[in-house]
Amino acid sequence: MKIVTWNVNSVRARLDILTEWLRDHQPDLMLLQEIKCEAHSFPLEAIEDLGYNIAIHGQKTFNGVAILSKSPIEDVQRGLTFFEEDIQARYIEAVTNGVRVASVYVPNGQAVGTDKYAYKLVFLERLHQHMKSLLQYEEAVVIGGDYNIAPTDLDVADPKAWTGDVLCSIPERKAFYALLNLGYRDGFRIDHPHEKLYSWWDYRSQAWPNDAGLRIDHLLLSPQATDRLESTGIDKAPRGKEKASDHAPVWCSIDV
DNA sequence: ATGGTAGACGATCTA
Repeated sequence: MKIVTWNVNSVRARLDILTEWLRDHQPDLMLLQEIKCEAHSFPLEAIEDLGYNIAIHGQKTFNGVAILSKSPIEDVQRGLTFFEEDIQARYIEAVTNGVRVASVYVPNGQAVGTDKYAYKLVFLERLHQHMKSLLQYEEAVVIGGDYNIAPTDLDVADPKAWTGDVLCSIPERKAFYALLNLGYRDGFRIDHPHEKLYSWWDYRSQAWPNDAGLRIDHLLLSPQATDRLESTGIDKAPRGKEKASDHAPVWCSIDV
């Protein structure tokens, strides 16, 4: 089964690009971030017509996550269990096609030292607690999303320009490694150990034409999911289109 | 030193 994570930066603004990609690639599962709308304004019909069931955790204007699946979606949970006071829509989890999956939109963090950066680190702690609790079931679990962290300098086109900055700072990287230390794997790096391939290019400063990107979107796999991993990749093509999201879809294939 | 662009929304905020 093919599982994809994609920060679409507004599902309504990106509907044509999204539906075209779904039609061309036929993923079993699509994990969306930054849908930037509430459930009642989500373009359900255009996506249901392609054969998808949809679960949404929406929010007006900002954030918002969703799960699209060709199989029925069960046991939907919105928000992190250990972060019930969080009013931002950044996490949705469900079981579908025999796999527990989640779509997560980790806070951007704005800049090191700001309130938003502190909130990002708190969110990552609560995510860690929750991801730890999921491992007790010894299931195949895939947590896909925009983690807003480039794990190492290999994941940054120009590491010197980004040293210590938000998305690359040591505390953020430590928080990411702590998720891996629970037993999850960064799917992409398993079969692309040395590749400089990115998932996000800033709209500004000619980042896309210069390939000045960062790899900040990830699929984290539980041991049971890792054991079934067949292949992974990042499809840069949609980033080059007119009216593109600033993120590219990141995918993996799992033998179920 | 703090621009550059995009989306939602209707002045800025977030990224």
